[in-house]
Amino acid sequence: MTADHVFTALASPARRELLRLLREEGSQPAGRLADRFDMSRPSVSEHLKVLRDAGLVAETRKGRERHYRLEAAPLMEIRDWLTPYERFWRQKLTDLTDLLDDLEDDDA
Amino acid sequence: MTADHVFTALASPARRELLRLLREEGSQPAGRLADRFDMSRPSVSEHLKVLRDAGLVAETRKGRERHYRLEAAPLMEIRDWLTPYERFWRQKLTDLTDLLDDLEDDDA
DNA sequence: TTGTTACGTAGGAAAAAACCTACGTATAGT
DNA sequence: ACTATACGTAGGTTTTTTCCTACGTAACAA
Repeated sequence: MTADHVFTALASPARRELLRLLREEGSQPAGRLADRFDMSRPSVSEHLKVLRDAGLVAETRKGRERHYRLEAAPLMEIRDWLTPYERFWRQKLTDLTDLLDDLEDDDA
Repeated sequence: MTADHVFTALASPARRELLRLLREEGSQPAGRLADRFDMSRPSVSEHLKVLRDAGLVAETRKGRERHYRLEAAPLMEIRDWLTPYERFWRQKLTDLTDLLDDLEDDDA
């Protein structure tokens, strides 16, 4: 739910893979997701819990199945967090452009 | 250096705080950064190592000091990683807009 | 109702992360 | 040359994370 939870959730490759599967293949029951991993089903279930706590997935019960769907909204926080850093990598490009311009001026 | 390293580095609040300090206050020697933390200096040094391995900071030796500076470039990978998810939170907004449009049509 | 399927949770082992206090090394100042 | 400062690294402890197997529960199927 907090940005901290989201960063923590994204730190695991398995959890990022879960998000990718839900994004590319749509909502799925927990078991079908678990089949894709070289890992026990309960372990995948725990990863889903971490994602749930971060608000990145939500479940809908359909009979005995639990369908998980992607909830991308919390990722906006990550995006917002990145924003003030954009200036810095852009600056690098600007510096490079300026350098090239200077070289061009020398030629002229 | 890999995206995995970057995600891992960002998972720690202490390391995100280090990045923030470098961003807002500019390059600083390791000791001055460490002073800002309620943590031993060597522990901060280890966090800096994780950031270094992720390519998020770089050091320049100045006498006996080591000045750390922010290297924002690897954050672009995070940004790129987020891109395919944008569609999903935008969809939510679109759904809401459509719903409102429908209500409007009913009125008309 | 009895068995089967789809799950989450408990409890615990193993691995990784986070922290500490020494300690070593290089530079700067006297 | 001697002392102080600014760091990183070693080695070890504690905490957290990650994974497992075993078990409990609810829903469906016969």
